[in-house]
Amino acid sequence: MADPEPNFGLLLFIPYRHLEESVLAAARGAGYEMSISQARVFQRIDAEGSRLSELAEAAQVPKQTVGSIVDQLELAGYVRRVPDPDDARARLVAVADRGRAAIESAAPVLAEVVETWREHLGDADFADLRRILARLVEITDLDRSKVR
Amino acid sequence: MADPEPNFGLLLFIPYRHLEESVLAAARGAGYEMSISQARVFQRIDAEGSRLSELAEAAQVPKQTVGSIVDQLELAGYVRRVPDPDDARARLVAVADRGRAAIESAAPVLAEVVETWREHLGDADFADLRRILARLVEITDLDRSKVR
DNA sequence: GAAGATAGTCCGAATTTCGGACGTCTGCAA
DNA sequence: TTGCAGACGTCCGAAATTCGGACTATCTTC
Repeated sequence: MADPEPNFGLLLFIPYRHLEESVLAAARGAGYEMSISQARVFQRIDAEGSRLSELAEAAQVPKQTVGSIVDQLELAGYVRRVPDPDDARARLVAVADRGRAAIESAAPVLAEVVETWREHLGDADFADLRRILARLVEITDLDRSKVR
Repeated sequence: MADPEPNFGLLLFIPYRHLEESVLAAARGAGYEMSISQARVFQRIDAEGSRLSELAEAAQVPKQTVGSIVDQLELAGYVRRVPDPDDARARLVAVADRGRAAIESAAPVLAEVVETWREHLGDADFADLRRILARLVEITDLDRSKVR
């Protein structure tokens, strides 16, 4: 850490945290309680379902930890564990109905925050930001298979 | 959370995490052990020292938690608590020698990672990214007084 | 079909987080 | 000046989180 002036780390983290907090607050306001750790795992779940170990690797957290978090998410009804058709050892963590409802409840706030960003930055910079970040993720994502 | 395709949250978080992990690994390799929570507080400490409550607000974490983390950082010799000349109730958390040494030990890796980014993105996009993020922080930083 | 790797889980201990309640000190108001 | 609301940080203790070790089931390979 450290890099006096414009600390690149914080430059990325501050907006992230802002967005995360807004979205989480919206979900909570709508009755969908969820902790930060839960949210960080939840947001990585693929539309077709993700394996526990994929989530663990992507989030850089041990399998046991993700397992425990998924337990909580499952208990709360946000996700479901379904057998993986390709591998009997594995199970896919999939977003359940209540999880989708939670996402939908927060969607307007998410859109609103992002819209605020677009207004503040202007269309050009906003589009650039998105594009450049997408390129940056190409080389910083540990679990590239998912993003590409 | 959620926003199918290019999830803005992850777009910001993935590179952040990558940088954080690289820097932390470098520090550890040089003998400066530090947990993620510790690092997240540590990186917010101002050059002139920061108050506990400032750190707490900036990092969006209760004072007690930051207090406990600062205890650890202090015990490890990374920071020092000094009286705040302006307010006898407060104390300033300042980076200590060993903390500066830790920063220096990781600096080359930090520079290297950022340089990798610059090479991958190209000078123009790299500069744009930095500039745009700096503008974004203007409206997403909860503790604006610090950054501006 | 035996050996080795991989998916996920169970167990339990260490660590971390943080609400509540306090003691101290400041700064404003009367 | 004195009084007092409010801000600064700390102590205490309970709850939650994290995650190493060890294990079973299953897949892969030779």
